[in-house]
Amino acid sequence: MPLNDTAPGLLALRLSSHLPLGRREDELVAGLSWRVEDMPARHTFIREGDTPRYSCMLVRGVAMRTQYTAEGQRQILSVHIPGDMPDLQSIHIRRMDHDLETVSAARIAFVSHDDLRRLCDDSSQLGAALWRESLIDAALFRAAIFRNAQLGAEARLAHFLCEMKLRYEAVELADEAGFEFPMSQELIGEVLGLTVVSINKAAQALRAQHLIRMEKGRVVVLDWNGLVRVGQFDGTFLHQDKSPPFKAAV
Amino acid sequence: MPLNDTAPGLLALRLSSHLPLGRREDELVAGLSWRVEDMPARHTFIREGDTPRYSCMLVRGVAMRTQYTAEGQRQILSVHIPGDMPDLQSIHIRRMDHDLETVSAARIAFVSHDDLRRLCDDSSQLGAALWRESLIDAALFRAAIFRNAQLGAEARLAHFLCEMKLRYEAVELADEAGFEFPMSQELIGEVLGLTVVSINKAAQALRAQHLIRMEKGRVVVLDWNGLVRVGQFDGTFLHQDKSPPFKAAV
DNA sequence: CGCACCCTTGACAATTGTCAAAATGCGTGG
DNA sequence: CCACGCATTTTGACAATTGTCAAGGGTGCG
Repeated sequence: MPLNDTAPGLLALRLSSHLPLGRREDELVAGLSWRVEDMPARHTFIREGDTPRYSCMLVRGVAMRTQYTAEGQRQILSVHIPGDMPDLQSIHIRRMDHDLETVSAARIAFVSHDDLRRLCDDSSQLGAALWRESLIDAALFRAAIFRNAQLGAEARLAHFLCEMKLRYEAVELADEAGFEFPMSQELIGEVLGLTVVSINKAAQALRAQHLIRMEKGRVVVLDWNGLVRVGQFDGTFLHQDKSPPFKAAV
Repeated sequence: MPLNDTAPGLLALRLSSHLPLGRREDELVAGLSWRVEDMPARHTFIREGDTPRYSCMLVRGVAMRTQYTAEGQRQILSVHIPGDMPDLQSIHIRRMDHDLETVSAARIAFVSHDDLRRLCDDSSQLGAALWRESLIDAALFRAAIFRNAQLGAEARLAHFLCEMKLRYEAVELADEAGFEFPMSQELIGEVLGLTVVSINKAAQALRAQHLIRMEKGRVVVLDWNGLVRVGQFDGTFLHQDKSPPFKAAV
Protein backbone atom coordinates (compact mmCIF):
# COMPACT_ATOMS: atom_id res chain seq x y z
CA MET A 1 0.00 0.00 0.00
CA PRO A 2 1.51 3.31 -1.01
CA LEU A 3 2.06 5.74 1.83
CA ASN A 4 1.92 8.81 -0.33
CA ASP A 5 -1.77 9.35 -0.89
CA THR A 6 -3.29 9.88 2.55
CA ALA A 7 -2.47 12.31 5.32
CA PRO A 8 -1.52 9.75 7.99
CA GLY A 9 0.58 7.80 5.50
CA LEU A 10 2.38 10.89 4.28
CA LEU A 11 3.03 12.08 7.81
CA ALA A 12 4.42 8.70 8.84
CA LEU A 13 6.62 8.70 5.74
CA ARG A 14 7.87 12.19 6.46
CA LEU A 15 8.49 11.74 10.17
CA SER A 16 10.25 8.44 9.58
CA SER A 17 12.62 10.35 7.31
CA HIS A 18 13.68 12.23 10.43
CA LEU A 19 14.02 9.29 12.80
CA PRO A 20 12.99 5.65 13.02
CA LEU A 21 9.47 5.44 14.42
CA GLY A 22 8.72 2.86 17.09
CA ARG A 23 5.39 1.12 17.36
CA ARG A 24 4.23 3.65 19.93
CA GLU A 25 5.03 6.55 17.60
CA ASP A 26 3.33 4.78 14.70
CA GLU A 27 0.18 4.47 16.74
CA LEU A 28 0.25 8.06 17.93
CA VAL A 29 0.62 9.29 14.36
CA ALA A 30 -2.07 6.98 13.07
CA GLY A 31 -4.38 8.19 15.82
CA LEU A 32 -4.42 11.80 14.66
CA SER A 33 -7.73 12.98 13.29
CA TRP A 34 -7.67 14.91 10.04
CA ARG A 35 -10.20 17.04 8.26
CA VAL A 36 -9.68 16.61 4.53
CA GLU A 37 -10.63 19.27 2.03
CA ASP A 38 -10.44 19.40 -1.76
CA MET A 39 -9.82 22.76 -3.34
CA PRO A 40 -9.66 24.23 -6.82
CA ALA A 41 -6.53 25.70 -8.37
CA ARG A 42 -5.52 29.25 -7.45
CA HIS A 43 -7.41 29.24 -4.20
CA THR A 44 -6.12 31.18 -1.18
CA PHE A 45 -6.96 29.02 1.83
CA ILE A 46 -4.97 30.81 4.56
CA ARG A 47 -4.38 34.54 4.60
CA GLU A 48 -1.82 36.86 6.12
CA GLY A 49 -3.17 38.01 9.48
CA ASP A 50 -5.12 34.81 10.11
CA THR A 51 -4.62 33.05 13.42
CA PRO A 52 -5.29 29.44 12.47
CA ARG A 53 -5.95 26.70 15.00
CA TYR A 54 -4.99 23.98 12.54
CA SER A 55 -1.89 23.06 10.63
CA CYS A 56 -2.24 21.42 7.26
CA MET A 57 -0.57 18.74 5.20
CA LEU A 58 -0.70 18.76 1.45
CA VAL A 59 -2.00 15.39 0.25
CA ARG A 60 -2.41 15.98 -3.46
CA GLY A 61 -1.48 18.78 -5.81
CA VAL A 62 0.84 21.75 -5.40
CA ALA A 63 0.55 24.77 -3.12
CA MET A 64 2.61 27.86 -2.40
CA ARG A 65 3.36 30.42 0.27
CA THR A 66 2.93 33.93 -1.07
CA GLN A 67 3.41 37.51 -0.02
CA TYR A 68 2.32 40.69 -1.79
CA THR A 69 3.92 44.09 -2.31
CA ALA A 70 2.03 47.33 -1.77
CA GLU A 71 1.37 47.36 -5.53
CA GLY A 72 -0.07 43.86 -5.44
CA GLN A 73 2.96 42.12 -6.93
CA ARG A 74 3.14 38.57 -5.62
CA GLN A 75 6.28 36.84 -4.38
CA ILE A 76 6.19 33.08 -4.02
CA LEU A 77 8.16 32.24 -0.88
CA SER A 78 8.09 28.48 -1.27
CA VAL A 79 6.50 25.71 -3.31
CA HIS A 80 4.91 22.71 -1.64
CA ILE A 81 4.14 19.20 -2.75
CA PRO A 82 2.42 16.22 -1.14
CA GLY A 83 3.83 15.43 2.28
CA ASP A 84 4.74 19.05 3.06
CA MET A 85 3.26 20.92 6.02
CA PRO A 86 3.51 24.50 4.81
CA ASP A 87 1.98 26.07 7.90
CA LEU A 88 3.48 23.90 10.58
CA GLN A 89 4.93 27.10 12.01
CA SER A 90 1.46 28.28 13.00
CA ILE A 91 1.62 25.81 15.88
CA HIS A 92 3.82 28.32 17.72
CA ILE A 93 3.35 31.55 15.79
CA ARG A 94 -0.12 32.88 16.19
CA ARG A 95 -0.34 35.27 13.31
CA MET A 96 0.27 34.27 9.68
CA ASP A 97 2.83 36.54 8.01
CA HIS A 98 2.02 35.25 4.52
CA ASP A 99 -0.72 33.56 2.49
CA LEU A 100 -1.14 29.96 1.43
CA GLU A 101 -2.58 29.35 -2.04
CA THR A 102 -3.09 26.29 -4.16
CA VAL A 103 -1.32 26.13 -7.50
CA SER A 104 -3.27 23.21 -8.92
CA ALA A 105 -6.41 21.59 -7.60
CA ALA A 106 -5.32 20.13 -4.28
CA ARG A 107 -6.34 17.92 -1.41
CA ILE A 108 -5.35 19.31 1.94
CA ALA A 109 -5.67 17.68 5.34
CA PHE A 110 -5.97 19.74 8.52
CA VAL A 111 -4.98 18.67 12.02
CA SER A 112 -5.56 20.81 15.09
CA HIS A 113 -2.71 22.47 16.94
CA ASP A 114 -4.05 20.98 20.15
CA ASP A 115 -3.71 17.46 18.74
CA LEU A 116 -0.22 18.19 17.45
CA ARG A 117 0.86 19.60 20.81
CA ARG A 118 -0.54 16.56 22.55
CA LEU A 119 1.47 14.43 20.13
CA CYS A 120 4.65 16.32 21.04
CA ASP A 121 3.92 15.97 24.75
CA ASP A 122 3.25 12.24 24.42
CA SER A 123 6.45 11.56 22.49
CA SER A 124 9.45 13.83 22.61
CA GLN A 125 10.69 11.80 19.63
CA LEU A 126 7.77 12.97 17.54
CA GLY A 127 8.15 16.48 18.88
CA ALA A 128 11.75 16.46 17.77
CA ALA A 129 10.79 15.11 14.35
CA LEU A 130 8.23 17.86 13.81
CA TRP A 131 10.69 20.48 14.98
CA ARG A 132 13.25 19.05 12.59
CA GLU A 133 10.69 19.21 9.79
CA SER A 134 10.28 22.94 10.41
CA LEU A 135 14.06 23.38 10.49
CA ILE A 136 14.40 21.80 7.07
CA ASP A 137 11.69 24.13 5.85
CA ALA A 138 13.97 26.95 7.00
CA ALA A 139 16.92 25.38 5.20
CA LEU A 140 14.94 25.58 1.96
CA PHE A 141 14.43 29.30 2.56
CA ARG A 142 18.16 29.76 2.96
CA ALA A 143 18.74 27.92 -0.29
CA ALA A 144 16.21 30.22 -1.99
CA ILE A 145 17.98 33.33 -0.72
CA PHE A 146 21.26 32.02 -2.06
CA ARG A 147 19.80 30.91 -5.37
CA ASN A 148 17.87 34.09 -6.10
CA ALA A 149 20.75 36.37 -5.20
CA GLN A 150 23.76 34.52 -6.60
CA LEU A 151 22.64 32.69 -9.71
CA GLY A 152 21.73 33.99 -13.15
CA ALA A 153 18.38 33.20 -14.70
CA GLU A 154 19.41 29.90 -16.30
CA ALA A 155 21.21 28.63 -13.21
CA ARG A 156 18.34 29.69 -10.98
CA LEU A 157 15.88 27.64 -12.96
CA ALA A 158 18.22 24.65 -13.02
CA HIS A 159 18.73 24.89 -9.25
CA PHE A 160 15.00 25.07 -8.64
CA LEU A 161 14.28 22.06 -10.84
CA CYS A 162 17.00 20.04 -9.12
CA GLU A 163 15.40 20.79 -5.77
CA MET A 164 11.91 19.88 -6.93
CA LYS A 165 13.11 16.62 -8.46
CA LEU A 166 14.71 15.46 -5.21
CA ARG A 167 11.67 16.47 -3.19
CA TYR A 168 9.31 14.64 -5.54
CA GLU A 169 11.53 11.57 -5.36
CA ALA A 170 11.45 11.66 -1.57
CA VAL A 171 7.69 11.15 -1.66
CA GLU A 172 7.94 8.68 -4.50
CA LEU A 173 6.12 10.87 -6.97
CA ALA A 174 8.88 10.90 -9.57
CA ASP A 175 10.09 8.20 -11.94
CA GLU A 176 11.91 7.90 -15.28
CA ALA A 177 9.05 9.82 -16.86
CA GLY A 178 9.77 12.76 -14.57
CA PHE A 179 7.22 14.32 -12.25
CA GLU A 180 3.90 16.13 -12.52
CA PHE A 181 4.60 19.81 -12.07
CA PRO A 182 1.65 22.08 -12.69
CA MET A 183 3.43 25.42 -12.35
CA SER A 184 3.28 27.78 -15.31
CA GLN A 185 6.43 29.63 -16.35
CA GLU A 186 4.75 32.74 -14.99
CA LEU A 187 4.57 31.17 -11.53
CA ILE A 188 8.09 29.80 -11.69
CA GLY A 189 9.11 33.37 -12.39
CA GLU A 190 7.41 34.47 -9.21
CA VAL A 191 9.43 31.89 -7.29
CA LEU A 192 12.75 32.87 -8.77
CA GLY A 193 12.25 36.62 -8.87
CA LEU A 194 12.23 36.73 -12.67
CA THR A 195 9.67 37.57 -15.34
CA VAL A 196 7.99 35.03 -17.62
CA VAL A 197 10.16 36.22 -20.46
CA SER A 198 13.36 35.38 -18.61
CA ILE A 199 12.05 32.03 -17.45
CA ASN A 200 11.04 31.17 -20.97
CA LYS A 201 14.49 31.91 -22.30
CA ALA A 202 16.16 30.05 -19.47
CA ALA A 203 13.94 27.03 -20.09
CA GLN A 204 14.80 27.09 -23.75
CA ALA A 205 18.48 27.23 -22.91
CA LEU A 206 18.21 24.21 -20.61
CA ARG A 207 16.26 22.31 -23.26
CA ALA A 208 18.77 23.23 -25.95
CA GLN A 209 21.45 21.61 -23.77
CA HIS A 210 19.29 18.50 -23.47
CA LEU A 211 19.16 18.85 -19.70
CA ILE A 212 15.39 18.84 -19.26
CA ARG A 213 12.04 18.57 -20.97
CA MET A 214 9.07 20.66 -19.83
CA GLU A 215 5.75 19.76 -21.34
CA LYS A 216 2.12 20.01 -20.33
CA GLY A 217 2.58 20.15 -16.59
CA ARG A 218 5.37 17.61 -16.44
CA VAL A 219 9.12 17.99 -15.97
CA VAL A 220 11.63 15.38 -17.12
CA VAL A 221 15.26 15.67 -16.14
CA LEU A 222 17.27 14.23 -19.01
CA ASP A 223 20.74 14.93 -17.64
CA TRP A 224 20.89 15.14 -13.86
CA ASN A 225 24.60 15.81 -13.63
CA GLY A 226 24.38 18.50 -16.25
CA LEU A 227 21.50 20.19 -14.47
CA VAL A 228 23.35 20.03 -11.17
CA ARG A 229 26.40 21.61 -12.77
CA VAL A 230 24.47 24.43 -14.41
CA GLY A 231 22.49 25.13 -11.25
CA GLN A 232 25.51 24.83 -8.92
CA PHE A 233 23.20 22.54 -7.01
CA ASP A 234 24.22 20.98 -3.73
CA GLY A 235 21.27 19.11 -2.28
CA THR A 236 22.71 18.99 1.22
CA PHE A 237 20.23 21.62 2.37
CA LEU A 238 17.38 19.17 1.86
CA HIS A 239 18.83 17.03 4.66
CA GLN A 240 17.37 13.85 3.22
CA ASP A 241 20.15 11.81 4.77
CA LYS A 242 18.11 10.38 7.63
CA SER A 243 20.86 11.02 10.13
CA PRO A 244 19.54 13.30 12.83
CA PRO A 245 22.13 14.15 15.47
CA PHE A 246 20.36 12.26 18.21
CA LYS A 247 20.06 8.58 18.94
CA ALA A 248 16.50 7.44 18.40
CA ALA A 249 15.10 5.39 21.25
CA VAL A 250 12.86 2.74 19.71
CA MET B 1 21.29 44.66 36.17
CA PRO B 2 21.01 44.58 32.40
CA LEU B 3 20.08 41.20 30.94
CA ASN B 4 21.69 41.86 27.60
CA ASP B 5 25.35 41.24 28.28
CA THR B 6 25.61 37.61 29.39
CA ALA B 7 24.46 34.41 27.77
CA PRO B 8 22.03 33.30 30.51
CA GLY B 9 20.55 36.79 30.74
CA LEU B 10 20.13 37.08 26.99
CA LEU B 11 18.56 33.64 26.76
CA ALA B 12 16.11 34.43 29.56
CA LEU B 13 15.25 37.71 27.84
CA ARG B 14 14.71 35.99 24.54
CA LEU B 15 12.71 33.05 25.81
CA SER B 16 10.52 35.30 27.90
CA SER B 17 9.66 37.13 24.70
CA HIS B 18 8.05 33.87 23.58
CA LEU B 19 6.18 33.04 26.76
CA PRO B 20 6.13 34.06 30.43
CA LEU B 21 8.75 32.05 32.30
CA GLY B 22 7.82 30.51 35.63
CA ARG B 23 10.32 30.17 38.47
CA ARG B 24 11.05 26.59 37.39
CA GLU B 25 11.87 27.70 33.87
CA ASP B 26 14.02 30.55 35.17
CA GLU B 27 16.04 28.10 37.20
CA LEU B 28 16.43 25.64 34.36
CA VAL B 29 17.67 28.38 32.06
CA ALA B 30 19.99 29.79 34.70
CA GLY B 31 21.38 26.28 35.26
CA LEU B 32 22.72 25.88 31.76
CA SER B 33 26.48 25.80 31.47
CA TRP B 34 28.07 27.91 28.77
CA ARG B 35 31.51 28.02 27.25
CA VAL B 36 32.27 31.59 26.34
CA GLU B 37 34.69 32.50 23.58
CA ASP B 38 35.91 35.84 22.26
CA MET B 39 36.74 36.05 18.59
CA PRO B 40 38.22 38.58 16.19
CA ALA B 41 36.30 40.14 13.31
CA ARG B 42 35.92 38.18 10.08
CA HIS B 43 36.45 34.83 11.72
CA THR B 44 34.67 31.71 10.47
CA PHE B 45 33.82 29.71 13.56
CA ILE B 46 31.47 27.08 12.10
CA ARG B 47 31.84 25.69 8.61
CA GLU B 48 29.55 24.07 6.08
CA GLY B 49 29.82 20.32 6.54
CA ASP B 50 30.59 20.55 10.26
CA THR B 51 28.53 18.45 12.65
CA PRO B 52 28.61 20.58 15.80
CA ARG B 53 27.61 19.27 19.22
CA TYR B 54 26.98 22.75 20.53
CA SER B 55 24.64 25.56 19.66
CA CYS B 56 25.76 29.11 20.24
CA MET B 57 24.36 32.39 21.39
CA LEU B 58 25.82 35.67 20.30
CA VAL B 59 26.61 37.73 23.38
CA ARG B 60 28.46 40.68 21.89
CA GLY B 61 29.13 41.87 18.36
CA VAL B 62 27.62 40.91 15.03
CA ALA B 63 27.79 37.62 13.15
CA MET B 64 26.44 36.25 9.90
CA ARG B 65 25.43 33.06 8.17
CA THR B 66 27.15 32.73 4.81
CA GLN B 67 27.22 30.49 1.79
CA TYR B 68 29.60 30.52 -1.15
CA THR B 69 29.19 30.02 -4.90
CA ALA B 70 31.49 27.81 -6.93
CA GLU B 71 33.44 30.96 -7.84
CA GLY B 72 33.85 31.91 -4.20
CA GLN B 73 31.22 34.66 -4.18
CA ARG B 74 29.74 34.97 -0.74
CA GLN B 75 26.05 35.33 0.05
CA ILE B 76 25.08 36.48 3.53
CA LEU B 77 21.97 34.53 4.48
CA SER B 78 21.25 36.37 7.73
CA VAL B 79 22.75 38.87 10.13
CA HIS B 80 22.85 38.19 13.85
CA ILE B 81 23.07 40.39 16.91
CA PRO B 82 23.32 39.72 20.64
CA GLY B 83 20.62 37.36 21.85
CA ASP B 84 20.40 35.46 18.56
CA MET B 85 21.14 31.74 18.34
CA PRO B 86 22.21 31.43 14.72
CA ASP B 87 22.86 27.72 14.79
CA LEU B 88 20.03 26.60 16.99
CA GLN B 89 18.98 24.40 14.07
CA SER B 90 22.04 22.21 14.57
CA ILE B 91 20.27 20.70 17.56
CA HIS B 92 18.25 18.61 15.10
CA ILE B 93 20.12 18.92 11.84
CA ARG B 94 23.43 17.18 12.03
CA ARG B 95 25.25 18.73 9.12
CA MET B 96 25.75 22.47 8.69
CA ASP B 97 24.61 23.65 5.26
CA HIS B 98 26.28 27.05 5.66
CA ASP B 99 29.07 28.85 7.52
CA LEU B 100 28.96 31.12 10.53
CA GLU B 101 31.35 34.07 10.55
CA THR B 102 31.83 37.03 12.81
CA VAL B 103 31.41 40.49 11.32
CA SER B 104 32.97 42.42 14.17
CA ALA B 105 34.91 41.13 17.12
CA ALA B 106 32.38 39.05 19.02
CA ARG B 107 31.74 37.15 22.21
CA ILE B 108 29.96 33.88 21.62
CA ALA B 109 28.63 31.46 24.20
CA PHE B 110 28.27 27.76 23.45
CA VAL B 111 25.84 25.33 25.07
CA SER B 112 25.80 21.63 24.31
CA HIS B 113 22.97 20.04 22.37
CA ASP B 114 22.65 17.49 25.12
CA ASP B 115 22.00 20.20 27.69
CA LEU B 116 19.50 21.90 25.42
CA ARG B 117 17.66 18.64 24.79
CA ARG B 118 17.55 17.98 28.49
CA LEU B 119 16.10 21.45 28.95
CA CYS B 120 13.37 20.68 26.41
CA ASP B 121 12.61 17.36 28.08
CA ASP B 122 12.41 18.97 31.51
CA SER B 123 10.07 21.72 30.40
CA SER B 124 7.89 21.42 27.33
CA GLN B 125 7.33 25.16 27.79
CA LEU B 126 11.01 25.85 27.20
CA GLY B 127 11.03 23.36 24.35
CA ALA B 128 8.18 25.23 22.73
CA ALA B 129 9.94 28.54 23.26
CA LEU B 130 13.11 27.30 21.59
CA TRP B 131 11.11 25.81 18.74
CA ARG B 132 9.31 29.15 18.37
CA GLU B 133 12.66 30.92 18.30
CA SER B 134 13.72 28.79 15.33
CA LEU B 135 10.40 29.45 13.62
CA ILE B 136 10.93 33.19 13.85
CA ASP B 137 14.38 32.67 12.41
CA ALA B 138 12.61 31.09 9.44
CA ALA B 139 10.21 34.03 9.23
CA LEU B 140 13.21 36.31 8.80
CA PHE B 141 14.37 34.19 5.87
CA ARG B 142 10.98 34.56 4.24
CA ALA B 143 11.17 38.31 4.67
CA ALA B 144 14.60 38.28 3.06
CA ILE B 145 13.33 36.34 0.05
CA PHE B 146 10.54 38.86 -0.38
CA ARG B 147 12.77 41.87 0.13
CA ASN B 148 15.54 40.77 -2.20
CA ALA B 149 13.18 39.77 -4.99
CA GLN B 150 10.53 42.48 -4.85
CA LEU B 151 12.22 45.68 -3.76
CA GLY B 152 14.59 47.99 -5.62
CA ALA B 153 17.99 48.86 -4.18
CA GLU B 154 16.84 51.82 -2.11
CA ALA B 155 13.77 50.05 -0.71
CA ARG B 156 15.82 46.96 0.05
CA LEU B 157 18.26 48.93 2.16
CA ALA B 158 15.43 50.74 3.94
CA HIS B 159 13.69 47.45 4.69
CA PHE B 160 16.86 45.93 6.05
CA LEU B 161 17.57 48.89 8.31
CA CYS B 162 14.00 48.83 9.63
CA GLU B 163 14.42 45.19 10.53
CA MET B 164 17.74 45.73 12.25
CA LYS B 165 16.43 48.67 14.25
CA LEU B 166 13.54 46.66 15.66
CA ARG B 167 15.79 43.73 16.46
CA TYR B 168 18.31 45.95 18.25
CA GLU B 169 15.51 47.56 20.21
CA ALA B 170 14.24 44.16 21.30
CA VAL B 171 17.55 43.51 23.07
CA GLU B 172 17.74 47.08 24.31
CA LEU B 173 20.81 47.93 22.30
CA ALA B 174 19.25 50.89 20.50
CA ASP B 175 18.36 54.36 21.74
CA GLU B 176 17.87 57.87 20.34
CA ALA B 177 21.48 57.79 19.22
CA GLY B 178 20.71 54.79 17.02
CA PHE B 179 22.55 51.50 17.28
CA GLU B 180 26.07 50.18 16.79
CA PHE B 181 26.16 48.48 13.42
CA PRO B 182 29.61 47.41 12.29
CA MET B 183 28.70 46.22 8.79
CA SER B 184 30.48 47.86 5.87
CA GLN B 185 28.49 48.83 2.79
CA GLU B 186 30.25 45.96 1.05
CA LEU B 187 28.79 43.48 3.54
CA ILE B 188 25.34 45.03 3.44
CA GLY B 189 25.52 44.48 -0.29
CA GLU B 190 26.19 40.80 0.30
CA VAL B 191 23.06 40.64 2.43
CA LEU B 192 20.83 42.37 -0.08
CA GLY B 193 22.24 40.84 -3.24
CA LEU B 194 23.65 44.15 -4.47
CA THR B 195 27.12 45.55 -5.07
CA VAL B 196 28.82 48.16 -2.92
CA VAL B 197 28.21 50.72 -5.59
CA SER B 198 24.46 50.23 -5.45
CA ILE B 199 24.39 50.22 -1.68
CA ASN B 200 26.36 53.40 -1.60
CA LYS B 201 23.92 55.15 -3.91
CA ALA B 202 20.93 53.78 -2.01
CA ALA B 203 22.43 54.99 1.27
CA GLN B 204 23.01 58.43 -0.18
CA ALA B 205 19.41 58.53 -1.39
CA LEU B 206 18.10 57.64 2.07
CA ARG B 207 20.34 60.25 3.66
CA ALA B 208 19.25 62.87 1.14
CA GLN B 209 15.66 62.25 2.25
CA HIS B 210 16.74 62.71 5.87
CA LEU B 211 15.59 59.19 6.73
CA ILE B 212 18.83 57.90 8.24
CA ARG B 213 22.39 58.68 9.17
CA MET B 214 25.17 56.12 8.72
CA GLU B 215 28.48 56.98 10.29
CA LYS B 216 31.42 55.09 11.71
CA GLY B 217 29.70 51.84 12.50
CA ARG B 218 26.51 53.42 13.78
CA VAL B 219 23.07 53.77 12.23
CA VAL B 220 20.59 56.45 13.29
CA VAL B 221 17.04 56.37 12.02
CA LEU B 222 15.90 59.96 11.70
CA ASP B 223 12.46 59.33 10.25
CA TRP B 224 11.03 55.94 11.13
CA ASN B 225 7.74 56.38 9.28
CA GLY B 226 9.53 57.57 6.19
CA LEU B 227 11.92 54.62 6.27
CA VAL B 228 9.02 52.21 6.75
CA ARG B 229 7.24 53.74 3.76
CA VAL B 230 10.26 53.59 1.46
CA GLY B 231 11.04 50.03 2.52
CA GLN B 232 7.43 48.85 2.40
CA PHE B 233 8.27 47.49 5.81
CA ASP B 234 5.79 45.47 7.82
CA GLY B 235 7.46 44.20 10.95
CA THR B 236 4.87 41.51 11.60
CA PHE B 237 7.33 38.85 10.51
CA LEU B 238 9.48 39.58 13.56
CA HIS B 239 6.64 38.33 15.77
CA GLN B 240 7.72 40.50 18.67
CA ASP B 241 4.15 40.66 19.93
CA LYS B 242 4.58 38.20 22.81
CA SER B 243 1.37 36.39 21.96
CA PRO B 244 2.16 32.78 21.22
CA PRO B 245 -0.90 30.72 20.31
CA PHE B 246 -0.74 28.63 23.46
CA LYS B 247 -1.60 29.38 27.06
CA ALA B 248 1.50 29.43 29.17
CA ALA B 249 1.22 27.38 32.34
CA VAL B 250 3.13 29.24 35.04
C1' DC C 1 -16.01 27.49 -32.33
C1' DG C 2 -14.30 30.72 -29.41
C1' DC C 3 -12.27 32.05 -25.26
C1' DA C 4 -8.76 31.58 -21.75
C1' DC C 5 -4.40 30.60 -20.54
C1' DC C 6 0.07 29.72 -21.59
C1' DC C 7 4.24 29.77 -24.35
C1' DT C 8 7.08 32.30 -27.53
C1' DT C 9 9.36 36.18 -29.83
C1' DG C 10 11.27 40.84 -30.65
C1' DA C 11 12.43 45.72 -29.82
C1' DC C 12 13.56 48.76 -26.41
C1' DA C 13 14.19 50.59 -21.54
C1' DA C 14 15.83 50.44 -16.87
C1' DT C 15 18.27 48.79 -13.18
C1' DT C 16 22.18 47.04 -11.59
C1' DG C 17 26.92 45.28 -12.29
C1' DT C 18 31.82 46.00 -13.62
C1' DC C 19 35.93 48.37 -13.60
C1' DA C 20 38.82 51.86 -12.18
C1' DA C 21 40.33 55.51 -9.49
C1' DA C 22 40.10 59.16 -6.20
C1' DA C 23 38.85 60.69 -1.56
C1' DT C 24 38.10 59.86 3.15
C1' DG C 25 38.79 57.99 7.61
C1' DC C 26 41.17 55.17 11.07
C1' DG C 27 44.74 52.77 13.57
C1' DT C 28 49.59 51.93 14.20
C1' DG C 29 54.12 52.96 14.75
C1' DG C 30 57.78 56.17 14.30
C1' DC D 1 52.03 64.60 16.64
C1' DC D 2 52.59 63.12 12.21
C1' DA D 3 53.16 59.68 8.52
C1' DC D 4 51.90 55.73 6.57
C1' DG D 5 49.05 51.92 5.17
C1' DC D 6 44.80 49.86 4.83
C1' DA D 7 39.92 49.50 4.71
C1' DT D 8 36.04 51.90 3.36
C1' DT D 9 33.33 55.26 0.94
C1' DT D 10 32.48 57.79 -3.10
C1' DT D 11 32.39 58.88 -8.11
C1' DG D 12 32.11 58.18 -13.11
C1' DA D 13 31.93 55.74 -17.58
C1' DC D 14 30.39 51.82 -19.67
C1' DA D 15 28.48 46.96 -20.05
C1' DA D 16 25.31 43.29 -19.09
C1' DT D 17 21.35 41.26 -17.41
C1' DT D 18 16.80 41.50 -16.80
C1' DG D 19 12.36 44.01 -17.19
C1' DT D 20 8.67 46.11 -19.99
C1' DC D 21 5.57 46.20 -23.58
C1' DA D 22 3.43 44.23 -27.28
C1' DA D 23 1.92 40.85 -30.28
C1' DG D 24 1.32 36.23 -32.37
C1' DG D 25 0.45 31.31 -31.94
C1' DG D 26 -0.70 27.10 -29.72
C1' DT D 27 -3.74 24.16 -26.84
C1' DG D 28 -7.49 22.70 -24.12
C1' DC D 29 -12.04 23.29 -22.47
C1' DG D 30 -16.79 24.72 -22.34
